[in-house]
Amino acid sequence: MNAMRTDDGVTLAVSTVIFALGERGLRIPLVRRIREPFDGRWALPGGPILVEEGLESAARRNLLATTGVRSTYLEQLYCFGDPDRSPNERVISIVYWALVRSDEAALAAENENVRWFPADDLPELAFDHNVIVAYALSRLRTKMEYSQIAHAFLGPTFTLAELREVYEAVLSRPLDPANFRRQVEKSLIDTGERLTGARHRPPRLYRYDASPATKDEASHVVS
Amino acid sequence: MNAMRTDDGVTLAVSTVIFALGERGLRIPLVRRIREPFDGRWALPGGPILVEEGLESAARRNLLATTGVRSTYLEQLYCFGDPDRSPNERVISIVYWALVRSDEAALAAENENVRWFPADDLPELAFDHNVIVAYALSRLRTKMEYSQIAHAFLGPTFTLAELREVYEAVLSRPLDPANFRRQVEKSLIDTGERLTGARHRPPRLYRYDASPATKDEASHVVS
DNA sequence: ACAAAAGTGTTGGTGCTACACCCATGA
DNA sequence: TCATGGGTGTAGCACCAACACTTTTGT
Repeated sequence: MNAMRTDDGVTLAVSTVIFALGERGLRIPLVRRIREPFDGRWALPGGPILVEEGLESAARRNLLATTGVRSTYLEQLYCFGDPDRSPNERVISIVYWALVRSDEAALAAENENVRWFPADDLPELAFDHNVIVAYALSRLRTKMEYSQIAHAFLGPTFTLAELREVYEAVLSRPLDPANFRRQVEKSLIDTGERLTGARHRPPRLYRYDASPATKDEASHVVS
Repeated sequence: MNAMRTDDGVTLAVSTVIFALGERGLRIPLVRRIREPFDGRWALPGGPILVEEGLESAARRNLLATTGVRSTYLEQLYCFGDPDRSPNERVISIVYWALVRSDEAALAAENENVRWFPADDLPELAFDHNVIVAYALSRLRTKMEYSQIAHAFLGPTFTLAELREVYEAVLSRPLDPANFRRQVEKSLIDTGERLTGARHRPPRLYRYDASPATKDEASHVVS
């Protein structure tokens, strides 16, 4: 939570909750703090806002530094500014959340100071970061149900089973394959290709339909 | 947009989009700027964040100063921090939105520097405030459809027609009274009383059911 | 042939829209 | 008794969950 300090002792920072989908469910990278307060504790990746830099750009720097990923889904979550959320100083954090593909995120880049944790089983984090992650999780799950963000966890083409597994992992409940197909099929484009190799009927490969009709909202184009 | 300046020339402020419902639809109070930049232009009410004050508290101060209203629905909208949104300085604004009852809001308190405008017909505002209001409007309309915020425009008891008129004004389309009743009736409590005086069958008076089952979300309890 | 997953069909329920209709009051 | 909104009933349609069933591959 290194960041600029203001005249009045107010510190401003950007933090980012980064979600990836591994074999064992949703995972989040955290960084170890190397100074007080909360020295040694795990915390959300974050940093200062540079003077000529947008808030989202700052979040993208976090993302790149932590995962090596440059471009993915990124959205502002909330601005946390409770006077008591950090001891001995006033910190206001603008928090973003991001979705990355696990193959893109350099999971191997784990080290002493960066580690990936299961999203629903975190240690006690620095500051109010447990609350922040819980909020990000609820937003992810809510948004999953009415938008197309699941695609951000997948490559350019994917099978319906892969897409369904994303939903099942995030919502942590099984979905009926037949009904799931009918729900999402109209917002997908059939590439014509199939994924062969498995010992069953080869599934079609789809890609996301980015046409305006099916497009996400969240486009008030600001910040 | 008077606010604290940071070491690096970054200014931090809270602004608030305040909605009231008058006879002629949704209205928003704006304040006239009395210095550069945008001297003379209308802008959202806003101000600095005091050192020992939460963000929401700062927004409540805006609200109180502009409308005289102390307690109502208030929620964070977004944090706007584009580097170019203000000329010659970097301003980061945490924006809240509020709903007030028109009878509570001291509409009479209009003066040279505070005036109420129709929400869908604003003049050209200072900074990016037109964009901010548009975003607040879309959030209000969206949230109207899945939550109970409409009650914030009404007193403790109200008829179904009054509640429906709120929806119609905000969504700016007529709603079927019969179907509207069935939609909202289960989340209301019949007070047993009726509103007499009109020259037709006296309608029941309801009040909002604040029980957990029907309660709003948005309760991640943060600031 | 068989296992496994892809993909289709069908049925019952639920909720919403449109609209017809009756009810209670003041003038 | 009439105008006005309050309030109820209902038919049609869309959507969705559940689940039976058929199809196509690799082994």
